[in-house]
Amino acid sequence: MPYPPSRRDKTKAAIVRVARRLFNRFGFDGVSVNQIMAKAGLTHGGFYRHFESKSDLYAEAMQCFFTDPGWDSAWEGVEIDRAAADIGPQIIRAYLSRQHFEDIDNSCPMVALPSDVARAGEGAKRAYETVFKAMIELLQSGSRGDEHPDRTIALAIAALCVGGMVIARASDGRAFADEVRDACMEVALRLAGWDDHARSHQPRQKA
Amino acid sequence: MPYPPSRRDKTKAAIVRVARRLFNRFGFDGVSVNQIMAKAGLTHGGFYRHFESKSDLYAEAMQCFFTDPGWDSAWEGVEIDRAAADIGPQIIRAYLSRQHFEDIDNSCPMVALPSDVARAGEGAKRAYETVFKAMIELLQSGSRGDEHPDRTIALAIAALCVGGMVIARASDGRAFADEVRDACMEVALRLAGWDDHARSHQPRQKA
DNA sequence: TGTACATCAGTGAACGCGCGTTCACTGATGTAC
DNA sequence: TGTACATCAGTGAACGCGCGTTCACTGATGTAC
Repeated sequence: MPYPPSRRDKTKAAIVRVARRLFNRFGFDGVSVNQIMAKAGLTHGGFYRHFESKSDLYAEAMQCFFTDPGWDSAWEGVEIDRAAADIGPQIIRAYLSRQHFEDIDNSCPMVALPSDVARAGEGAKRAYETVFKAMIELLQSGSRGDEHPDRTIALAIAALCVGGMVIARASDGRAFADEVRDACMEVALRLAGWDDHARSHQPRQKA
Repeated sequence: MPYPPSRRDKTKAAIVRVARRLFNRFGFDGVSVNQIMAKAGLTHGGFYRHFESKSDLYAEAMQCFFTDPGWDSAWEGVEIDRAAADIGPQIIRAYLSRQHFEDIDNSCPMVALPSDVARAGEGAKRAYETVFKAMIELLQSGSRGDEHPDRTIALAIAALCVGGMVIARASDGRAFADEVRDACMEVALRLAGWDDHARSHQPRQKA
Protein backbone atom coordinates (compact mmCIF):
# COMPACT_ATOMS: atom_id res chain seq x y z
CA MET A 1 0.00 0.00 0.00
CA PRO A 2 2.10 2.81 -1.34
CA TYR A 3 -0.40 5.58 -0.71
CA PRO A 4 -2.59 5.57 2.38
CA PRO A 5 -6.20 4.70 1.54
CA SER A 6 -7.24 8.06 2.97
CA ARG A 7 -5.68 9.76 -0.03
CA ARG A 8 -7.78 7.72 -2.43
CA ASP A 9 -10.91 8.53 -0.44
CA LYS A 10 -10.14 12.23 -0.40
CA THR A 11 -9.62 12.34 -4.13
CA LYS A 12 -12.85 10.47 -4.78
CA ALA A 13 -14.79 12.76 -2.44
CA ALA A 14 -13.31 15.79 -4.20
CA ILE A 15 -14.39 14.45 -7.59
CA VAL A 16 -17.95 13.85 -6.33
CA ARG A 17 -18.07 17.35 -4.81
CA VAL A 18 -16.95 18.99 -8.02
CA ALA A 19 -19.23 16.78 -10.09
CA ARG A 20 -22.31 17.69 -8.10
CA ARG A 21 -21.76 21.40 -8.73
CA LEU A 22 -21.15 20.89 -12.43
CA PHE A 23 -24.06 18.47 -12.92
CA ASN A 24 -26.35 20.87 -11.05
CA ARG A 25 -25.45 23.64 -13.45
CA PHE A 26 -25.09 21.86 -16.79
CA GLY A 27 -26.85 18.50 -16.44
CA PHE A 28 -25.58 15.01 -17.11
CA ASP A 29 -24.88 15.48 -20.81
CA GLY A 30 -23.66 19.04 -20.38
CA VAL A 31 -20.57 18.05 -18.41
CA SER A 32 -17.71 15.89 -19.61
CA VAL A 33 -15.57 13.57 -17.55
CA ASN A 34 -12.65 15.69 -18.68
CA GLN A 35 -14.19 18.89 -17.27
CA ILE A 36 -14.96 17.27 -13.94
CA MET A 37 -11.45 15.88 -13.53
CA ALA A 38 -9.83 19.14 -14.62
CA LYS A 39 -11.89 21.11 -12.09
CA ALA A 40 -10.76 18.63 -9.43
CA GLY A 41 -7.15 19.27 -10.45
CA LEU A 42 -6.66 15.90 -12.12
CA THR A 43 -6.46 14.47 -15.62
CA HIS A 44 -9.27 12.50 -17.17
CA GLY A 45 -7.48 9.16 -17.41
CA GLY A 46 -7.55 8.54 -13.67
CA PHE A 47 -11.32 8.79 -13.55
CA TYR A 48 -11.82 5.05 -13.98
CA ARG A 49 -9.75 4.25 -10.89
CA HIS A 50 -12.67 5.66 -8.88
CA PHE A 51 -15.83 5.06 -10.89
CA GLU A 52 -17.07 2.38 -13.24
CA SER A 53 -18.61 4.92 -15.57
CA LYS A 54 -19.88 8.47 -15.81
CA SER A 55 -23.37 7.22 -14.83
CA ASP A 56 -21.89 5.67 -11.74
CA LEU A 57 -20.50 9.03 -10.61
CA TYR A 58 -23.83 10.65 -11.47
CA ALA A 59 -25.70 8.42 -9.03
CA GLU A 60 -23.16 9.21 -6.30
CA ALA A 61 -23.36 12.94 -6.92
CA MET A 62 -27.17 12.78 -6.79
CA GLN A 63 -27.13 10.97 -3.47
CA CYS A 64 -25.39 13.68 -1.50
CA PHE A 65 -28.17 15.90 -0.19
CA PHE A 66 -30.24 15.64 3.00
CA THR A 67 -28.53 12.27 3.44
CA ASP A 68 -25.13 13.97 3.71
CA PRO A 69 -23.74 16.13 6.50
CA GLY A 70 -23.55 19.80 5.62
CA TRP A 71 -26.80 20.29 3.74
CA ASP A 72 -28.16 22.26 6.70
CA SER A 73 -25.81 25.12 5.91
CA ALA A 74 -25.86 24.80 2.15
CA TRP A 75 -27.04 28.36 1.49
CA GLU A 76 -25.57 31.43 3.04
CA GLY A 77 -27.82 33.03 5.64
CA VAL A 78 -30.28 30.12 5.58
CA GLU A 79 -28.98 27.74 8.19
CA ILE A 80 -31.17 25.00 9.61
CA ASP A 81 -31.12 23.77 13.20
CA ARG A 82 -31.68 20.03 12.91
CA ALA A 83 -32.53 19.68 16.59
CA ALA A 84 -35.12 22.46 16.69
CA ALA A 85 -38.77 21.62 17.21
CA ASP A 86 -39.77 23.71 14.21
CA ILE A 87 -37.52 21.96 11.74
CA GLY A 88 -40.51 21.48 9.42
CA PRO A 89 -41.20 25.14 8.72
CA GLN A 90 -37.46 25.84 8.73
CA ILE A 91 -36.98 23.37 5.89
CA ILE A 92 -39.90 24.74 3.89
CA ARG A 93 -38.61 28.31 4.21
CA ALA A 94 -35.03 27.38 3.42
CA TYR A 95 -35.92 25.11 0.52
CA LEU A 96 -38.14 27.67 -1.17
CA SER A 97 -35.83 30.58 -0.30
CA ARG A 98 -34.41 33.05 -2.78
CA GLN A 99 -30.94 31.84 -1.78
CA HIS A 100 -31.71 28.27 -2.84
CA PHE A 101 -33.32 29.56 -6.01
CA GLU A 102 -30.20 31.49 -6.97
CA ASP A 103 -27.52 29.08 -5.84
CA ILE A 104 -27.52 26.60 -8.71
CA ASP A 105 -24.13 25.16 -7.77
CA ASN A 106 -25.15 24.16 -4.25
CA SER A 107 -28.72 23.42 -5.16
CA CYS A 108 -30.51 20.32 -4.02
CA PRO A 109 -30.13 17.92 -6.96
CA MET A 110 -33.83 17.02 -6.69
CA VAL A 111 -34.46 20.52 -8.04
CA ALA A 112 -31.56 20.75 -10.46
CA LEU A 113 -31.72 17.32 -12.08
CA PRO A 114 -35.20 15.75 -12.03
CA SER A 115 -35.73 15.20 -15.75
CA ASP A 116 -32.15 14.01 -16.21
CA VAL A 117 -32.70 11.46 -13.45
CA ALA A 118 -36.01 10.32 -14.92
CA ARG A 119 -34.04 9.33 -18.04
CA ALA A 120 -31.04 7.95 -16.17
CA GLY A 121 -30.40 4.47 -14.84
CA GLU A 122 -31.58 2.70 -11.75
CA GLY A 123 -28.75 4.02 -9.59
CA ALA A 124 -29.64 7.67 -10.04
CA LYS A 125 -33.34 7.00 -9.53
CA ARG A 126 -32.68 5.06 -6.35
CA ALA A 127 -30.60 7.98 -5.10
CA TYR A 128 -33.37 10.45 -5.95
CA GLU A 129 -35.93 8.41 -4.05
CA THR A 130 -33.61 8.11 -1.06
CA VAL A 131 -33.07 11.85 -0.88
CA PHE A 132 -36.79 12.56 -1.23
CA LYS A 133 -37.62 10.08 1.54
CA ALA A 134 -35.00 11.70 3.76
CA MET A 135 -36.75 15.02 3.22
CA ILE A 136 -40.12 13.56 4.19
CA GLU A 137 -38.67 12.11 7.37
CA LEU A 138 -37.18 15.45 8.30
CA LEU A 139 -40.54 17.14 7.73
CA GLN A 140 -42.14 14.69 10.12
CA SER A 141 -39.37 14.81 12.71
CA GLY A 142 -40.25 17.93 14.69
CA SER A 143 -40.28 17.13 18.38
CA ARG A 144 -43.64 18.47 19.54
CA GLY A 145 -45.95 15.51 19.86
CA ASP A 146 -49.11 16.34 18.00
CA GLU A 147 -47.81 18.67 15.41
CA HIS A 148 -46.35 16.25 12.91
CA PRO A 149 -48.03 16.28 9.57
CA ASP A 150 -49.26 12.84 8.57
CA ARG A 151 -47.48 11.07 5.75
CA THR A 152 -49.85 12.22 3.00
CA ILE A 153 -49.45 15.83 4.02
CA ALA A 154 -45.69 15.46 4.40
CA LEU A 155 -45.45 14.02 0.88
CA ALA A 156 -47.50 16.89 -0.51
CA ILE A 157 -45.38 19.47 1.33
CA ALA A 158 -42.19 17.94 -0.05
CA ALA A 159 -43.73 17.87 -3.54
CA LEU A 160 -44.67 21.55 -3.18
CA CYS A 161 -41.11 22.41 -2.15
CA VAL A 162 -39.43 20.47 -4.94
CA GLY A 163 -42.10 21.20 -7.55
CA GLY A 164 -42.26 24.91 -6.74
CA MET A 165 -38.51 25.28 -7.09
CA VAL A 166 -38.38 23.24 -10.29
CA ILE A 167 -41.07 25.40 -11.89
CA ALA A 168 -39.48 28.62 -10.66
CA ARG A 169 -36.13 27.62 -12.18
CA ALA A 170 -37.73 26.67 -15.51
CA SER A 171 -39.66 29.95 -15.80
CA ASP A 172 -38.36 32.95 -17.66
CA GLY A 173 -39.58 35.85 -15.56
CA ARG A 174 -38.03 36.50 -12.16
CA ALA A 175 -41.27 38.02 -10.85
CA PHE A 176 -43.24 34.95 -11.83
CA ALA A 177 -40.65 32.64 -10.29
CA ASP A 178 -40.96 34.60 -7.03
CA GLU A 179 -44.72 34.35 -7.13
CA VAL A 180 -44.55 30.57 -7.54
CA ARG A 181 -42.09 30.20 -4.66
CA ASP A 182 -44.16 32.41 -2.39
CA ALA A 183 -47.42 30.63 -3.17
CA CYS A 184 -45.89 27.19 -2.58
CA MET A 185 -44.28 28.33 0.65
CA GLU A 186 -47.51 29.83 1.98
CA VAL A 187 -49.60 26.78 1.13
CA ALA A 188 -46.97 24.31 2.37
CA LEU A 189 -46.79 26.05 5.75
CA ARG A 190 -50.58 26.24 5.94
CA LEU A 191 -50.94 22.53 5.11
CA ALA A 192 -49.08 21.55 8.24
CA GLY A 193 -50.61 24.20 10.44
CA TRP A 194 -47.35 26.13 10.46
CA ASP A 195 -48.73 29.22 8.84
CA ASP A 196 -48.04 32.69 10.12
CA HIS A 197 -51.07 32.86 12.40
CA ALA A 198 -50.09 29.79 14.31
CA ARG A 199 -46.42 30.80 14.38
CA SER A 200 -44.49 33.61 16.06
CA HIS A 201 -43.24 32.06 19.29
CA GLN A 202 -46.60 30.89 20.50
CA PRO A 203 -47.30 27.24 21.02
CA ARG A 204 -48.38 25.90 17.67
CA GLN A 205 -51.55 24.01 16.89
CA LYS A 206 -52.39 21.64 14.17
CA ALA A 207 -54.74 23.14 11.61
CA MET B 1 -43.85 29.59 -55.37
CA PRO B 2 -43.21 26.12 -56.68
CA TYR B 3 -44.66 24.28 -53.67
CA PRO B 4 -47.76 25.57 -51.92
CA PRO B 5 -46.92 27.11 -48.51
CA SER B 6 -49.21 24.54 -46.91
CA ARG B 7 -46.67 21.85 -47.70
CA ARG B 8 -43.94 23.73 -45.86
CA ASP B 9 -46.24 24.21 -42.86
CA LYS B 10 -47.20 20.56 -42.77
CA THR B 11 -43.59 19.45 -42.83
CA LYS B 12 -42.64 21.85 -40.04
CA ALA B 13 -45.59 20.75 -37.91
CA ALA B 14 -44.59 17.11 -38.44
CA ILE B 15 -41.03 17.84 -37.32
CA VAL B 16 -42.27 19.59 -34.17
CA ARG B 17 -44.64 16.72 -33.40
CA VAL B 18 -41.91 14.12 -33.76
CA ALA B 19 -39.45 16.29 -31.83
CA ARG B 20 -41.76 16.68 -28.85
CA ARG B 21 -42.07 12.93 -28.45
CA LEU B 22 -38.32 12.37 -28.79
CA PHE B 23 -37.38 15.25 -26.47
CA ASN B 24 -39.89 14.02 -23.88
CA ARG B 25 -38.24 10.64 -23.87
CA PHE B 26 -34.54 11.44 -24.28
CA GLY B 27 -34.11 15.12 -23.40
CA PHE B 28 -32.51 17.91 -25.35
CA ASP B 29 -29.02 16.44 -25.53
CA GLY B 30 -30.28 12.90 -25.91
CA VAL B 31 -31.79 13.51 -29.34
CA SER B 32 -29.94 14.52 -32.48
CA VAL B 33 -31.24 16.64 -35.31
CA ASN B 34 -30.55 13.66 -37.51
CA GLN B 35 -32.79 11.36 -35.43
CA ILE B 36 -35.64 13.85 -35.43
CA MET B 37 -35.51 14.36 -39.19
CA ALA B 38 -35.20 10.63 -39.88
CA LYS B 39 -38.25 9.91 -37.71
CA ALA B 40 -40.13 12.57 -39.66
CA GLY B 41 -39.14 10.82 -42.90
CA LEU B 42 -36.64 13.48 -43.97
CA THR B 43 -32.88 13.94 -44.10
CA HIS B 44 -31.03 16.18 -41.69
CA GLY B 45 -29.88 18.78 -44.19
CA GLY B 46 -33.31 20.27 -44.66
CA PHE B 47 -33.69 21.01 -40.97
CA TYR B 48 -32.33 24.52 -41.29
CA ARG B 49 -35.00 25.49 -43.83
CA HIS B 50 -37.46 25.36 -40.91
CA PHE B 51 -35.52 26.25 -37.77
CA GLU B 52 -32.64 28.54 -36.94
CA SER B 53 -31.10 25.99 -34.61
CA LYS B 54 -31.84 22.92 -32.52
CA SER B 55 -32.63 25.20 -29.54
CA ASP B 56 -35.16 27.01 -31.67
CA LEU B 57 -37.04 23.77 -32.35
CA TYR B 58 -36.79 22.89 -28.67
CA ALA B 59 -38.66 26.02 -27.64
CA GLU B 60 -41.38 25.29 -30.21
CA ALA B 61 -41.73 21.69 -29.05
CA MET B 62 -42.01 22.81 -25.42
CA GLN B 63 -44.74 25.29 -26.24
CA CYS B 64 -47.27 22.80 -27.49
CA PHE B 65 -49.22 21.70 -24.42
CA PHE B 66 -52.31 23.20 -22.79
CA THR B 67 -51.82 26.03 -25.27
CA ASP B 68 -52.38 23.63 -28.18
CA PRO B 69 -55.54 21.92 -29.32
CA GLY B 70 -55.60 18.23 -28.57
CA TRP B 71 -54.06 18.14 -25.10
CA ASP B 72 -57.47 17.32 -23.63
CA SER B 73 -57.34 13.86 -25.15
CA ALA B 74 -53.61 13.30 -24.78
CA TRP B 75 -53.93 10.10 -22.75
CA GLU B 76 -56.14 7.21 -23.60
CA GLY B 77 -59.15 6.89 -21.33
CA VAL B 78 -58.46 10.21 -19.63
CA GLU B 79 -60.33 12.74 -21.70
CA ILE B 80 -61.11 16.17 -20.37
CA ASP B 81 -64.26 18.15 -21.07
CA ARG B 82 -63.08 21.73 -21.36
CA ALA B 83 -66.57 23.13 -20.98
CA ALA B 84 -67.47 21.20 -17.84
CA ALA B 85 -67.91 23.02 -14.57
CA ASP B 86 -65.60 20.61 -12.80
CA ILE B 87 -62.68 21.12 -15.14
CA GLY B 88 -60.42 21.79 -12.11
CA PRO B 89 -60.71 18.34 -10.52
CA GLN B 90 -60.75 16.77 -13.98
CA ILE B 91 -57.36 18.29 -14.73
CA ILE B 92 -55.90 17.27 -11.38
CA ARG B 93 -57.04 13.66 -11.83
CA ALA B 94 -55.89 13.45 -15.43
CA TYR B 95 -52.55 15.13 -14.81
CA LEU B 96 -51.65 12.88 -11.90
CA SER B 97 -53.13 9.78 -13.53
CA ARG B 98 -51.29 6.53 -14.10
CA GLN B 99 -51.81 7.04 -17.83
CA HIS B 100 -49.93 10.33 -17.82
CA PHE B 101 -47.24 8.79 -15.63
CA GLU B 102 -46.68 5.98 -18.10
CA ASP B 103 -47.05 7.83 -21.37
CA ILE B 104 -43.64 9.48 -21.65
CA ASP B 105 -44.06 10.22 -25.38
CA ASN B 106 -47.25 12.23 -24.98
CA SER B 107 -46.33 13.60 -21.59
CA CYS B 108 -46.74 17.22 -20.68
CA PRO B 109 -43.27 18.71 -21.33
CA MET B 110 -43.46 20.52 -17.98
CA VAL B 111 -43.07 17.09 -16.42
CA ALA B 112 -40.66 15.58 -18.93
CA LEU B 113 -38.23 18.47 -19.40
CA PRO B 114 -38.04 20.83 -16.42
CA SER B 115 -34.33 20.62 -15.66
CA ASP B 116 -33.43 20.72 -19.34
CA VAL B 117 -35.47 23.89 -19.71
CA ALA B 118 -33.91 25.46 -16.61
CA ARG B 119 -30.57 25.17 -18.42
CA ALA B 120 -31.89 26.17 -21.83
CA GLY B 121 -32.27 29.58 -23.39
CA GLU B 122 -34.87 32.26 -22.98
CA GLY B 123 -37.16 30.81 -25.64
CA ALA B 124 -37.68 27.49 -23.89
CA LYS B 125 -38.19 29.17 -20.51
CA ARG B 126 -40.74 31.56 -21.92
CA ALA B 127 -42.59 28.60 -23.40
CA TYR B 128 -42.51 26.77 -20.05
CA GLU B 129 -43.94 29.77 -18.24
CA THR B 130 -46.66 30.19 -20.86
CA VAL B 131 -47.76 26.56 -20.52
CA PHE B 132 -47.76 26.74 -16.72
CA LYS B 133 -49.84 29.94 -16.78
CA ALA B 134 -52.29 28.27 -19.16
CA MET B 135 -52.66 25.45 -16.63
CA ILE B 136 -53.38 27.90 -13.82
CA GLU B 137 -56.04 29.64 -15.87
CA LEU B 138 -57.70 26.34 -16.63
CA LEU B 139 -57.71 25.47 -12.94
CA GLN B 140 -59.48 28.73 -12.20
CA SER B 141 -61.88 28.53 -15.10
CA GLY B 142 -64.63 26.28 -13.73
CA SER B 143 -68.00 27.90 -14.19
CA ARG B 144 -69.58 27.73 -10.73
CA GLY B 145 -69.23 31.17 -9.21
CA ASP B 146 -67.79 30.71 -5.75
CA GLU B 147 -65.79 27.59 -6.25
CA HIS B 148 -62.74 28.93 -8.01
CA PRO B 149 -59.57 28.57 -6.05
CA ASP B 150 -57.80 31.88 -5.55
CA ARG B 151 -54.56 32.44 -7.41
CA THR B 152 -52.29 31.33 -4.59
CA ILE B 153 -54.17 28.05 -4.23
CA ALA B 154 -54.29 27.56 -7.99
CA LEU B 155 -50.51 28.04 -8.21
CA ALA B 156 -49.97 25.53 -5.42
CA ILE B 157 -52.31 23.00 -7.05
CA ALA B 158 -50.46 23.31 -10.35
CA ALA B 159 -47.13 22.95 -8.51
CA LEU B 160 -48.45 19.81 -6.80
CA CYS B 161 -49.51 18.35 -10.14
CA VAL B 162 -46.26 19.11 -11.94
CA GLY B 163 -44.03 18.48 -8.91
CA GLY B 164 -45.74 15.23 -7.98
CA MET B 165 -45.35 13.85 -11.48
CA VAL B 166 -41.74 15.00 -11.76
CA ILE B 167 -40.84 13.27 -8.49
CA ALA B 168 -42.78 10.12 -9.41
CA ARG B 169 -40.91 9.89 -12.72
CA ALA B 170 -37.53 10.40 -11.05
CA SER B 171 -38.16 7.74 -8.40
CA ASP B 172 -37.05 4.15 -8.75
CA GLY B 173 -39.87 2.22 -7.13
CA ARG B 174 -43.25 2.00 -8.80
CA ALA B 175 -45.01 1.70 -5.47
CA PHE B 176 -43.38 4.85 -4.18
CA ALA B 177 -44.18 6.75 -7.38
CA ASP B 178 -47.84 5.72 -6.96
CA GLU B 179 -47.84 6.88 -3.35
CA VAL B 180 -46.49 10.30 -4.36
CA ARG B 181 -49.08 10.69 -7.12
CA ASP B 182 -51.91 9.66 -4.83
CA ALA B 183 -50.84 11.99 -2.02
CA CYS B 184 -50.49 14.96 -4.37
CA MET B 185 -53.84 14.23 -5.97
CA GLU B 186 -55.62 13.96 -2.65
CA VAL B 187 -54.12 17.15 -1.23
CA ALA B 188 -54.59 19.09 -4.48
CA LEU B 189 -58.30 18.19 -4.58
CA ARG B 190 -58.66 19.02 -0.90
CA LEU B 191 -56.94 22.39 -1.35
CA ALA B 192 -59.65 23.58 -3.70
CA GLY B 193 -62.52 21.99 -1.82
CA TRP B 194 -62.88 19.35 -4.51
CA ASP B 195 -62.11 16.42 -2.30
CA ASP B 196 -64.16 13.25 -2.30
CA HIS B 197 -66.52 14.34 0.46
CA ALA B 198 -67.58 17.45 -1.40
CA ARG B 199 -67.74 15.59 -4.71
CA SER B 200 -70.01 12.85 -6.08
CA HIS B 201 -72.76 14.73 -7.92
CA GLN B 202 -73.74 16.92 -5.02
CA PRO B 203 -73.33 20.65 -5.20
CA ARG B 204 -69.78 21.41 -4.14
CA GLN B 205 -68.68 23.73 -1.40
CA LYS B 206 -65.44 25.52 -0.88
CA ALA B 207 -63.43 24.06 1.97
C1' DT C 1 19.21 3.70 9.75
C1' DG C 2 19.44 2.69 4.83
C1' DT C 3 18.19 0.43 0.61
C1' DA C 4 15.42 -2.36 -2.78
C1' DC C 5 11.07 -3.30 -4.04
C1' DA C 6 6.02 -3.62 -4.91
C1' DT C 7 1.90 -0.97 -5.20
C1' DC C 8 -1.40 1.69 -7.54
C1' DA C 9 -3.23 6.75 -8.00
C1' DG C 10 -2.63 9.53 -11.52
C1' DT C 11 -0.90 10.66 -16.57
C1' DG C 12 -1.70 11.62 -21.38
C1' DA C 13 -1.93 9.76 -26.09
C1' DA C 14 -5.09 7.26 -28.71
C1' DC C 15 -9.55 4.73 -30.09
C1' DG C 16 -13.95 5.05 -32.69
C1' DC C 17 -17.94 7.71 -32.76
C1' DG C 18 -21.75 10.91 -33.39
C1' DC C 19 -22.70 15.59 -32.91
C1' DG C 20 -24.65 20.56 -34.93
C1' DT C 21 -24.16 23.05 -38.77
C1' DT C 22 -22.91 24.33 -43.73
C1' DC C 23 -23.34 24.12 -48.54
C1' DA C 24 -23.46 22.99 -53.44
C1' DC C 25 -26.91 20.30 -55.48
C1' DT C 26 -31.44 18.24 -57.26
C1' DG C 27 -35.87 17.94 -58.81
C1' DA C 28 -41.00 18.52 -58.14
C1' DT C 29 -44.00 22.02 -58.73
C1' DG C 30 -46.73 26.65 -59.70
C1' DT C 31 -46.57 30.50 -62.89
C1' DA C 32 -45.94 33.19 -67.19
C1' DC C 33 -46.36 33.26 -71.80
C1' DT D 1 -53.31 23.59 -74.24
C1' DG D 2 -48.28 23.25 -74.09
C1' DT D 3 -43.68 24.67 -72.93
C1' DA D 4 -39.82 27.19 -70.57
C1' DC D 5 -38.55 28.86 -66.44
C1' DA D 6 -37.89 30.29 -61.55
C1' DT D 7 -38.48 28.79 -56.92
C1' DC D 8 -37.09 26.58 -52.87
C1' DA D 9 -38.06 22.19 -49.87
C1' DG D 10 -35.37 18.60 -49.40
C1' DT D 11 -30.69 15.89 -50.25
C1' DG D 12 -26.33 14.07 -48.71
C1' DA D 13 -21.32 14.79 -48.39
C1' DA D 14 -18.33 17.34 -45.66
C1' DC D 15 -16.56 20.52 -41.80
C1' DG D 16 -14.34 20.72 -37.18
C1' DC D 17 -15.13 19.21 -32.71
C1' DG D 18 -15.52 17.01 -28.22
C1' DC D 19 -17.19 12.97 -26.28
C1' DG D 20 -16.59 8.32 -23.04
C1' DT D 21 -13.46 4.98 -22.50
C1' DT D 22 -8.94 2.32 -22.85
C1' DC D 23 -4.26 1.49 -21.93
C1' DA D 24 0.77 1.43 -21.52
C1' DC D 25 3.24 4.34 -18.58
C1' DT D 26 5.26 7.01 -14.48
C1' DG D 27 6.60 8.09 -10.11
C1' DA D 28 5.54 9.02 -5.10
C1' DT D 29 5.10 6.38 -1.32
C1' DG D 30 4.76 2.52 2.52
C1' DT D 31 6.84 -1.86 3.67
C1' DA D 32 10.36 -5.59 4.21
C1' DC D 33 14.79 -6.64 5.21
